[in-house]
Amino acid sequence: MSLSSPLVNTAEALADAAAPAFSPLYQQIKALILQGLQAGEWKPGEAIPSEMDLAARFKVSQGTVRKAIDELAAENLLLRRQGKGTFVATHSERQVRYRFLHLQPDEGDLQSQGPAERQIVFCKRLRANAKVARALGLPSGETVVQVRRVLAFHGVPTICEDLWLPAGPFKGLSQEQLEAFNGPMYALFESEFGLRMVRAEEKIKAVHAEPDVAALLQVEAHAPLLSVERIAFTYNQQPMELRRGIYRTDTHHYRNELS
Amino acid sequence: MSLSSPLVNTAEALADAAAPAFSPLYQQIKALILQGLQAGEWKPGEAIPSEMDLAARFKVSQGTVRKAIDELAAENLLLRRQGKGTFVATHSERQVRYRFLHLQPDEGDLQSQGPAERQIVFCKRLRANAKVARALGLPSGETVVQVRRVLAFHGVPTICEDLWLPAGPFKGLSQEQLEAFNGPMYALFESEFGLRMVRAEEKIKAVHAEPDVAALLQVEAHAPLLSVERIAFTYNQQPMELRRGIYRTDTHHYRNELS
DNA sequence: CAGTGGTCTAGACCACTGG
DNA sequence: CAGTGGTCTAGACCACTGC
Repeated sequence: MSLSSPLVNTAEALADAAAPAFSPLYQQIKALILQGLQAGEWKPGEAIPSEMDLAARFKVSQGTVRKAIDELAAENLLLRRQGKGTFVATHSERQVRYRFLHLQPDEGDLQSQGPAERQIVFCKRLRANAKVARALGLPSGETVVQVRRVLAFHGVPTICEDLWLPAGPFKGLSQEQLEAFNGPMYALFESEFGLRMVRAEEKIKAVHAEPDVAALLQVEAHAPLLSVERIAFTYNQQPMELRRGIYRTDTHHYRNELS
Repeated sequence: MSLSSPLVNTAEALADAAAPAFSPLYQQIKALILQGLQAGEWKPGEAIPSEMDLAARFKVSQGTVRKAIDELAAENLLLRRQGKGTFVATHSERQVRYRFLHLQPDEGDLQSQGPAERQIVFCKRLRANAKVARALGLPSGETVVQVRRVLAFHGVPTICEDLWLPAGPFKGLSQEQLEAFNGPMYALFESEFGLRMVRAEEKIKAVHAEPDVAALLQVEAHAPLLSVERIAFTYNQQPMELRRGIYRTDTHHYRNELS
């Protein structure tokens, strides 16, 4: 990464361009760091240069770098550790294992329970239908990977999920690989495909169990279930996964925090 | 508000006390501002003193006050407006009208549609059962107000909510008052009872419609519906409302943002 | 134009980590 | 002990608002 264009902030410089609005220096620094993250200059789990180093590199004060990093840390892209450094966030850490899974047992919490038992039902290539293509920003008919899996807690199947992934970036993804990997699926995406999910949107509905899913979750045919449709984004707001989860909520619930 | 105790930060001072850990100055300032908010020194919608004024009052630099206010603004307790001042957040603003309501039409969004049609089914006093008492942190059997209301969009009843409120803080709340008030219910709580909801936790499940609710929402007896159970907190993490909403999700969905 | 919040700097010192 | 992030200060200047 290099300074392709000088960092400017003066009224004269801004007046030259059309209407680039006012952009604080620290936002420009933030964008530069973001570029480094996208380009893979620093990999998930690794440390980025110290604030002093970055300040020297970008020719700004440490405080300006600090403010840029502050925002990236608030967005969970970076992780600050006092006395050690600033690290690229990753889904591999035990601590954030269930950051994207909001299902909780009605009593207790997921962390204290053992890890979920996972079973891959299938993993296959197919052509994206209109809905999947639109969600992933692909041309209709493009090849996608569809994965179906079931998660169980204490032997009780609780979640049935379908994932649709663009076949290009996920070249080589196989059922064996999914079954062999020990850890969060998003951690596998990071280590095997260099794809880090940074944000997601979920749409939740109450639905009736469809026959095949009802069988997998061992519930009666018309049981009420939670449908959780997720679009996950990688850097640059690029959609990289469509996921539809069906959750049993007789012993669990979807938690959410409002503020 | 006054400085009842001096702001300290030195190693010697900390060593004196038992084990108060290290508390940055700006956290102490934040706590002091929070006290002012709780005490009602500045009311929702009003401006708090300028950063310079607060810095002078607390005998710290403007930057320290700034960092304290930054965090309070990030928590949606304060609202900064450049060139104007810093204001106590309120639920009355058009902009945050649906901050706590995550239901969205599958096409379009709530903001662009007109306001919901509201109907109060009842508003009555009764004794809290164990569950309500626990949620509100009250002794079992304490008097609470229960409100039931139905929200409709374009004439279609979509939400049926039950609210349980501690009768003490909500002394005088009546069905007429609820029906007369034009605006978000939390705005009424602010203006009439001086109670501001700052945070909430929701637990979501898929359920079957119960007969009475099914009738209100005009759905068949066993339709799958979303159950949204909310505990809302005022300052100081004090629970002040238990709410159970039943949402139709045939044309709407519950949205959530993960990061 | 004065007053507000927002940005940027430079420097000092503190708390935490690991060799 | 050196190196990291975290806090605090003082001062300059910028952008926005409203009179």
